[in-house]
Amino acid sequence: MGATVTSRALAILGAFDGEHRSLSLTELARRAGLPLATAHRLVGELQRWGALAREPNGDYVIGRRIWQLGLLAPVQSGLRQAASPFLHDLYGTTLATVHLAVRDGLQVLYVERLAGHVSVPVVSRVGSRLPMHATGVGKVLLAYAPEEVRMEVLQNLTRITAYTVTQPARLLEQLRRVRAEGYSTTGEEMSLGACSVAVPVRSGDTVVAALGMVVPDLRRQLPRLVSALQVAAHGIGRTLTGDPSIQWK
Amino acid sequence: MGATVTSRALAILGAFDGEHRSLSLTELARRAGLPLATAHRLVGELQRWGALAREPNGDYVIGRRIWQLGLLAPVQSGLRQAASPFLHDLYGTTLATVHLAVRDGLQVLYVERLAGHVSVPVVSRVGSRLPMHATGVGKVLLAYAPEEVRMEVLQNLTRITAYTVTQPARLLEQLRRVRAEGYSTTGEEMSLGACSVAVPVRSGDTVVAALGMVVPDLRRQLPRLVSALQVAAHGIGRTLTGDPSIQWK
DNA sequence: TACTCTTCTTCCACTGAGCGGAAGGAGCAT
DNA sequence: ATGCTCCTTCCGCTCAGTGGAAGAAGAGTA
Repeated sequence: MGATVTSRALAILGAFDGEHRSLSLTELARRAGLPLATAHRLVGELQRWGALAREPNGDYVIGRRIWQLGLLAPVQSGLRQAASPFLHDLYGTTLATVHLAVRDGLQVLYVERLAGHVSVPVVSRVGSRLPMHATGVGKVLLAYAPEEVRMEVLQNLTRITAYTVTQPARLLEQLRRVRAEGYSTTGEEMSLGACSVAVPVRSGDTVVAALGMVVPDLRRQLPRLVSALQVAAHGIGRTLTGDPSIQWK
Repeated sequence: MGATVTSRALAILGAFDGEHRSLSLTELARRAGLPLATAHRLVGELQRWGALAREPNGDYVIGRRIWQLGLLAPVQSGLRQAASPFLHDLYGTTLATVHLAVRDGLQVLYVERLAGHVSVPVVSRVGSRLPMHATGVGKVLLAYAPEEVRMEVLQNLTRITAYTVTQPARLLEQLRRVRAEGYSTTGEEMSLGACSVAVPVRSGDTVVAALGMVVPDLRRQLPRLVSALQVAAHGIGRTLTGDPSIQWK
């Protein structure tokens, strides 16, 4: 066990996630896999610095300092800001839930989201991750990902709904079409009752993000949605070009 | 020098700020006050975990993982979300730059901001900190802060513009009036050409945040602005009550 | 009030993880 | 070639971090 001090401190931070926004010391220690006394000391240091804070009841939560740091991340400052006005336009003209996502390792990371009022079950949240093979934005990012990433994702196509694509050959064929046609679609592959379209966002000639939307049904309006998405994606891309702070991987 | 390993890792993260979003290893080491070799090793660990990332040119930036963690902070999840619709309303009716801020130690921390089109010099940014004695939201937060905080702030009233209040007695008198009248004002105390009004946001009977706006001139419309602010602040407070994730210090 | 169970905090002697000076690249300008 | 700056790796010494254990502080329960 190569347990460096830093990795332990990070393990503590890593114990927090969307379902665990506040944790008692004991839970924290257990989730981080650390002895109680060790966790106690590290947590104290993290708190003193402002990385963690305590709620009135004594539980620990992520502190303001981490929040401030997060605002400095390129994901936040570059991509999001460039995209924000286009997402609003897109939402204005289509009234659908709009998503901006990047690839992070083998998953899709949602960077921005505008939620629509239409009652479509949407699972994503800003800052959350989902598998690549079952989402519109995921398929786009996968289509343009390095070969090795694509191969690794294909190894493990977990079924989520009855419509999730789990056969590597079929997914590969779909990805080929994404590259050929410039957009991807899904039909209830992540959650029943939700379909999606997505297009790549390019900075120069690299795909840096994917822009997508979720709607109850695609059939009727697909061409309209695709072109609206492409206009927005192109706009974002133009804003980004020249801003070197958006990196791919 | 009590240099724990964790504090060194945190010093590295702390080297980033609004003016230094990307740093070379050498700069990072210097700003964190660490020997190069030490910084190198720590930075490597932080990067492996996702707390830092490298730009194409090799410089380090805050990583996605920190950004994700930041989204879990109570500042972000509770207060901001509760306030968001009210801030938009407020902006819609007044067209002024609107601010939501909390106290963090002896400073004001800006949690949310809607920038107006009016040409008023505004120094705040989301995630940035400013001194309490020279801003509208700061005076509100100071007025309702624990006695000891108030005393410590009074020790050190740095002059920023010619209009900054630097006499403890005068500021104390102003704070008394804030508590009596329920709002604070500033006139070019932080930057010339900018005035501000602010009101407290209460959850139950504790003041958890301050809501303010910046305008070129206050005279004419003060009562209208104050009442708009109070309506919004009240709305935010009502949304917050029952959400225990907003703590006061 | 006394007992029990859980969670948090403090202590301290042992030891191996982290330290950092120094040497070795890598890149670039002159 | 030479000098410069910045990045990466190495390795033996040592002191910071470790974690078991004991004590404190609550919160039920009887």
